[in-house]
Amino acid sequence: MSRQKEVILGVLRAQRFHPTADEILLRARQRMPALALGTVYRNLKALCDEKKVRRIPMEDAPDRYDGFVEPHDHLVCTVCGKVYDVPPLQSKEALEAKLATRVDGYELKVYFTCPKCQAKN
Amino acid sequence: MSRQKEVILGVLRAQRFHPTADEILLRARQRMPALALGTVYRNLKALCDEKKVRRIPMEDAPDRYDGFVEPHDHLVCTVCGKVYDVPPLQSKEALEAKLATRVDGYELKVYFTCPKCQAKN
DNA sequence: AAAAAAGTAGGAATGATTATCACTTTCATT
DNA sequence: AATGAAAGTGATAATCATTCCTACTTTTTT
Repeated sequence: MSRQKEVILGVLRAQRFHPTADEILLRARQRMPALALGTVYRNLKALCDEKKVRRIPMEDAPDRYDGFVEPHDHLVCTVCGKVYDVPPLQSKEALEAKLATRVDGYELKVYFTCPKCQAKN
Repeated sequence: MSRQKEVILGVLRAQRFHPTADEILLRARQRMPALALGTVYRNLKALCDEKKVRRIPMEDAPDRYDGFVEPHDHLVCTVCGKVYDVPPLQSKEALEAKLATRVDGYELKVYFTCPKCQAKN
């Protein structure tokens, strides 16, 4: 594992958040100023392949990345875009039973308006 | 509703499938050769706002559009990308109960390998 | 029919992501 | 320690779905 990859993984594991590739670059550059955005993307993809990081594909915004890979789903604020973790809301087994097929996985995003954004109205 | 918009909606309602904007353009041009891709996107967005069409955001491919808007979820083949309809696997109410919050909606995609792609191995 | 509003075609622009490539770094082997 | 292969990097260019822009056309209103 290269130093760059370590730093990127370090950023993602430093706290429970869901940054974009750009935000990861910003933070990583505090420890490694020459780091390039392409390297961030390349290593994020590798880390996802190794199951050390999880990508959260966003519908109308840059994708987010998650350094915590135990099973959980995401609650997304439709106003500010912030992503919250929630316990798994589905199981592969339940889906396989309902659908009567083998299932490879699922992506569930629940949309809501977060308390902060609700308060602003 | 402009003639273009009608044609685009007609394409989506002609059969149960999940075409991309490009595929919609191709089909719509059989009836309206001068139709422009920008017009397709513009009207798809409008139709989605009017809840006459549903967008299916794809993670690593162009988005799909669905002319059938009664509640249902999607089963996506990880190999060929084909999208199948399935009955709703979640309900807003169940999610609200589990999460103890108001919920605006959800996006659930279940990934599998479709029979055709399985057969190819 | 004129004026205003809405919609369109076509092409340029945008922006996230990926590819490319010359240049390091790593590291096992002599 | 030198070497050579393999892997990784930084910088930049390319890609490609989608959106934006503008002059033009169609529709609606008065």
